Amino acid sequence: MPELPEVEVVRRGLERWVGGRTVADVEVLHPRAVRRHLAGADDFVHRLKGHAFGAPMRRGKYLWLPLADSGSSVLAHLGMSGQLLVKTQQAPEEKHLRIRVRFEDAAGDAAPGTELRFVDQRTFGGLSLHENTPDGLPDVIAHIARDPLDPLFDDEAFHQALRRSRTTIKRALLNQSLISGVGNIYADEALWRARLHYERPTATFTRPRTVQLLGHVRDVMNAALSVGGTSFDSLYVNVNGESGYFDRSLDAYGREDEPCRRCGTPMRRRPWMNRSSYFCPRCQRPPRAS
DNA sequence: TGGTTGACCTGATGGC
DNA sequence: TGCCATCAGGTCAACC
Repeated sequence: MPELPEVEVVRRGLERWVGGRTVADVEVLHPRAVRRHLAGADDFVHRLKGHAFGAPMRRGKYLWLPLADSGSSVLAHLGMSGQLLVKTQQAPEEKHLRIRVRFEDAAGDAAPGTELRFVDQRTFGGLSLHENTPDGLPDVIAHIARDPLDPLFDDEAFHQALRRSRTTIKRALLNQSLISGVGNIYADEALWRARLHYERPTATFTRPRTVQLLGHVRDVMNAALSVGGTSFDSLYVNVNGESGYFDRSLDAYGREDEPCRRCGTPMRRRPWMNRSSYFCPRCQRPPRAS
């Protein structure tokens, strides 16, 4: 599932193949793939035509392409199964192709004759168009916190937010207004590395504990990024349709009944918030009931 | 106001 | 072989 490392891999691909190119035409094949656009898909198409894409940007799991000379951006969220692919115009259509963007070819294009495709099996993701804030951020994601790989992420502010909250640590890690980019997979991986149970109350966190956890979050994300992200199936791929390899390095997620790589105890899976949490019952002791 | 829950969505899988 | 239930999970509106 696309979390921060996977989205960053896609952003880098877009930077290489799409940045600087001018939109010739847009085809919306599934109206739901255009999000939050009250004027409809036709208006979305009209507003993109003739504009050049600037350098792609990312915050957490969101990425956006600024539209030159417009003060607005095309915002993309991949949801659970979204893909942004750069394909030749002759390439066969994907079964779940939702939006196609064609470009005006120009001298210097890295990949003339190619187009950008948004493919999404479950249609949890989509593209949308928004005005930029003075910081250059699409206005609808102004509430999204910086992600832990952002040099301006404030560790101390995050620690204070944990101390103030009456919640548990995995909920906090998935709260995109506290820290962005972390999803179910990397939350479980970071908590396993930090030997923390997912139900531990955030109000009990000491500053060293928070710093240690953030270090593990960053380590696991950087490790995933270095091998192209995590792919369990064909649902996550980079812009060239290639899978990442980090699933082979996962220590917690998806390892129910397999031995913990630290102590050998069988890993457990517990239903949690309509999803699953994977943990080692020995290394990650549940908090004492208060 | 902050925390929690369920709907959205479709393909894969397993049980009968 | 076909039908049905279940599962996967990020976001956000609605609810408490």
